[in-house]
Amino acid sequence: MKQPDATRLVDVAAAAGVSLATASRAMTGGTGVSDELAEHVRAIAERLGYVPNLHARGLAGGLVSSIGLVVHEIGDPYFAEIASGVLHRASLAGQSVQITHADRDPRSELTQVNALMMQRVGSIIIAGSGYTDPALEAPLGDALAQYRTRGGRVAVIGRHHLDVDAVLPDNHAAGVSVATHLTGLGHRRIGVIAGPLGLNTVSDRLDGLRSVFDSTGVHVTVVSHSFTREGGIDGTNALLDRGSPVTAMVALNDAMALGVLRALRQRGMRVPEDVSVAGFDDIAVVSDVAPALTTARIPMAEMGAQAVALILRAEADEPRRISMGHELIVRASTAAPPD
Amino acid sequence: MKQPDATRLVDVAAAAGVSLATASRAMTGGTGVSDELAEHVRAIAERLGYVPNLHARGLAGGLVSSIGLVVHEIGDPYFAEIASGVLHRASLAGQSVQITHADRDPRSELTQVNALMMQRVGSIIIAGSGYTDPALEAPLGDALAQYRTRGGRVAVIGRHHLDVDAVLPDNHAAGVSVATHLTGLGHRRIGVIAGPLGLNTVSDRLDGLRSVFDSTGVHVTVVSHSFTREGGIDGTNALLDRGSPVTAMVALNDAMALGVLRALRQRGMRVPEDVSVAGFDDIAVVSDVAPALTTARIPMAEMGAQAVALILRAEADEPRRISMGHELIVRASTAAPPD
DNA sequence: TATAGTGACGAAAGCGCTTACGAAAGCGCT
DNA sequence: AGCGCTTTCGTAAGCGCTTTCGTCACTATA
Repeated sequence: MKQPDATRLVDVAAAAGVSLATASRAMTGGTGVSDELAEHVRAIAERLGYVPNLHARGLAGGLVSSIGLVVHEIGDPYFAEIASGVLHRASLAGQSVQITHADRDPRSELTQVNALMMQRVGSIIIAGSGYTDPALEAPLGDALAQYRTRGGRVAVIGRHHLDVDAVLPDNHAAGVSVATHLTGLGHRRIGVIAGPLGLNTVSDRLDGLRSVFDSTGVHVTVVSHSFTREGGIDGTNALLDRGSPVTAMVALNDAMALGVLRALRQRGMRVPEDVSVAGFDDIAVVSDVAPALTTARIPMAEMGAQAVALILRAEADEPRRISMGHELIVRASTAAPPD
Repeated sequence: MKQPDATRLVDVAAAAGVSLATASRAMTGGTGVSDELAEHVRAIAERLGYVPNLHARGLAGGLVSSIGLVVHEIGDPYFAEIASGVLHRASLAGQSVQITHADRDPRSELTQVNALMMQRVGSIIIAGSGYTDPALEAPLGDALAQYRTRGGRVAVIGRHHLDVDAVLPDNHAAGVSVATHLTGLGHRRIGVIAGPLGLNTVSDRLDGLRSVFDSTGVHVTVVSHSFTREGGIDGTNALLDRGSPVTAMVALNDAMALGVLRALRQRGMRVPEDVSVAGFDDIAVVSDVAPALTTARIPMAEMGAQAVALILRAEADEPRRISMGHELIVRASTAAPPD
């Protein structure tokens, strides 16, 4: 674990005939150096192949300018796209990104945040739905508040109850769009395959759906399973085994919708002839499945980029929140109900 | 950028009534402390909510125990799954992972590796195909060699020409499997949609295919496009516009295969009735598309996990290479040729 | 000409930790 | 009791950088 060679800043300083302090100021673009001298030092550094030691910088300077990103599960396309957006935007700004994942375990988020804090990253972005119950958000909120007092920047994607910068998809409106589409087609008996009920994302989308269904006299049945393809399969089977006759099913995310399609196919039911299916998110693949999925598109990558933008903005004044729009993408999986 | 409070190791030492050195040894699990004293110190640290400062550790100790992962593009399911494998295995070992991406630009890999080295990460994993031409691998090889002399650990996924730990999918064998499957079905005119020809992954898979095709008297046409869904679409159109009549098409990865299916559909050609389609990788979604894709499964997540295992192994002796198997998954997209 | 004010720079004090190195204490042995 | 050995712990020297603080021209004001 040794680094035999490695030119240090003092080497650069010596070679440039200036003091260590001046070299440091020149490299960090600080004030107190004449422009020409700074330029000279930088040239020398370049020639010597000087690479700053981030640890030393972090130790001396406090937090270091890099971004820690906590995602639920990078294997999930939804989060992978968010991460992609973060990475792109961050690399534009020359910030490195450290990704950790909570493995779909909300409690693990706190652990990850602590780990990030211990690494003294300058910013933390948390991507993932929060709890509906504010009380459950409290521990994370406390940790983040403490972190902010130390100068850390924080942004969350998709959770409201934290008093920090946030970028929020309009899940309620997306729910309304999907529901309106379905009722407009004539569906009156609809099954909803939901994710874990305690999550914001789930309850917001569900509320959006319900606000339309209730006022249209739709008979809706809700089952809750894990927010995955398997959850979609299980949910579909549970719903149908219960004997609830539905003409349409909406899964609260596309991963589940994929499961729904699969389960329906296995049961010999045709989509959309026998039953329509709709989802949320518009992850990359749903346009290629058969039938192509109708879904409410959420701009995942853009949300990631916006989170970085929030963090990078000069002043850490009042927490700001950005609301993202959605777009209903109608494809082949939805049609008028049979008979 | 200040951290007002933050309990330091000396605080822990004081509270435990030991010296700073002893406290350090107790926390890092080093030798030279009695087990009971170490346990005592750790208890105090826990109670005080002590969080080690990674920068200080890195500065004092040289490299820090975390993993830097360079991927071509996390948006790509292939790399996302590899990353997922790395993350899982690393979190088991308590190592944090820093992900950077090369944005599909091989030259950018070197940049990323340099950035990682500047952060003094203890290990670097590079996921992505290398160049067929060893000369093009040289710069990266040099940087990595230097890094290793400083005590850094390196593993690459899917590239042979570097003298470091490597986990390699058996692309050649996978090519043979796919080709054998197709010729066994009776296909004699086959189109291949390849990715960039200079890449290992591409040439290995292509060689595997060719070794079978050549000995079976198959008439094969190869076109090369980008390794993406769009590349698959363009490749298919190019191939078909050229007027080469084929009864089967194999895309050198699933992303391209998805594009092939799409392009074929747009041209009104049925799969597999008019033309069979096969891919490589078995990314999560290809079992849900229509028709479900026949593909040579590569264990992406497992490869990521293995790379971490290589890096974590105690002794950094001779570079080791692990070869991963593949599995031909026959689904609905391949069938006997028409007439 | 004397005095305060300004900007550019250098000297040196840490940031929190790991790790030689040395001191002290316990052990078995002669 | 005295010897050398091992084990346990403390002292202190940095790791490479940022940043206060002070110094030293030099310019502006009276």
